[in-house]
Amino acid sequence: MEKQHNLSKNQKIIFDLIDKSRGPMKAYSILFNVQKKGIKAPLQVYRALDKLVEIGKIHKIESRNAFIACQNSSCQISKATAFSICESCENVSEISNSKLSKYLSNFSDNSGMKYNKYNLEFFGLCKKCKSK
Amino acid sequence: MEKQHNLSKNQKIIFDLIDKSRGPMKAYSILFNVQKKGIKAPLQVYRALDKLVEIGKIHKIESRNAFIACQNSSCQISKATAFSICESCENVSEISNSKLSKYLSNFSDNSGMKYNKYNLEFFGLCKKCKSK
DNA sequence: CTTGTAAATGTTATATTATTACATAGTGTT
DNA sequence: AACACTATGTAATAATATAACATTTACAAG
Ligand SMILES: [Zn+2]
Ligand SMILES: [Zn+2]
Ligand SMILES: [Zn+2]
Ligand SMILES: [Zn+2]
Repeated sequence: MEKQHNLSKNQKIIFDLIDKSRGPMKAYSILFNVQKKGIKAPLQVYRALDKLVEIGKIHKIESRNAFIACQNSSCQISKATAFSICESCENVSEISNSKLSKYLSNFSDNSGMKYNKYNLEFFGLCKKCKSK
Repeated sequence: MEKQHNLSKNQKIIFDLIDKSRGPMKAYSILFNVQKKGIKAPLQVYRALDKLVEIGKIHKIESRNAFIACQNSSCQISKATAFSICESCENVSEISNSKLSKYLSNFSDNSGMKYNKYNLEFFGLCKKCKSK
C-alpha cells in the first residue's frame, strides 16, 4: 500500500501547475506562474519542489534544471528514474521499462559500493524531429 | 585511431587542474584556482569546460554541477557516461563496464526515439562510508 | 606572404538557479 | 496547554551560467 501524502497548499498549487504543463518546468517559470496565487518568493517554490521530489510526485531533469510530473502514477520509490530527452524540441518523457529498471536496480560492480538510487537520461531525436 | 586534440592555453590550464584534482571540481572553484594563471572571468572557464566536455576529456556530473576528468583515457565517444556517486563523502568515479555500456547503448523502446547519448548516475554509499 | 576563416581569448555586464537566516503560523498528539 | 513537527512568509545573498561585443591567434588556400 502506497503511503498517502496530503499535499499542503503551496505543494498542491505547484504540483498542479507542473502536472498540467506539457513539458518540464523551470523553477523561476513556476514562480512566475504562481505569483497570482500568492507565492511570491523563490524559496517557497524550491521548498515545495524539494518535497514533491522527495515523495516522488515530480522528478528533476538534472541536465535541464527542470521539473516534470511523475508519469508512473508516482514512483513509489523515486529512486530509479529514467528519461528520454529530445535534444531538438526538448520534449521529455519518463521511461517505464521493467527490464531496464530491473537491470539497473540490480547493477553492481566490484567497487564495493552499494547503490540505492540511480538516474538515467537518454538523449536523441524524437520521432517528429527526426523526420524534419 | 583517436583524433588528436591540441588543447589551447586556457583549455590546458583548466584540464590540468581538474585532472590533478581528487574529485569533481565546480566552475567557480576552478576559476578561483586559475586566477593566478591569468584566467579572470567565469566565461573563460565555461568556454574551456564546454570544449573539454565536447572532446571527452572531462565530464559534467549533472547532479552536482561539477566536472571530472575522464577516467577512461578519454571516452572516444563521450556519449555514453556512467558514474557512481557517494552521497556521504561525495566521491565520484566513472564506471567502466562494457556490459552496462553495451546494454544502454543498444537500449531502445517503442517511443520511436533514436538515442545517441546517455548519462547515468548511480548514488549510494562507498565502501568507506558504509563501514562508519 | 597575404588573405580568408575558424577558433580562441579578453572584458563587462547580466541572467538564471538555488540557499541562508530568521520570524511566524498551522497541524496533530499527548 | 504543551510539545513536536511541518509548512509558510520575507529579505537578502550565494552560486551557477550566459549574452554581447571587441580583439587576437592559428592555420590553410591562393
Ligand atoms: Zn516517476
Ligand atoms: Zn523532438
Ligand atoms: Zn570518460
Ligand atoms: Zn563515501
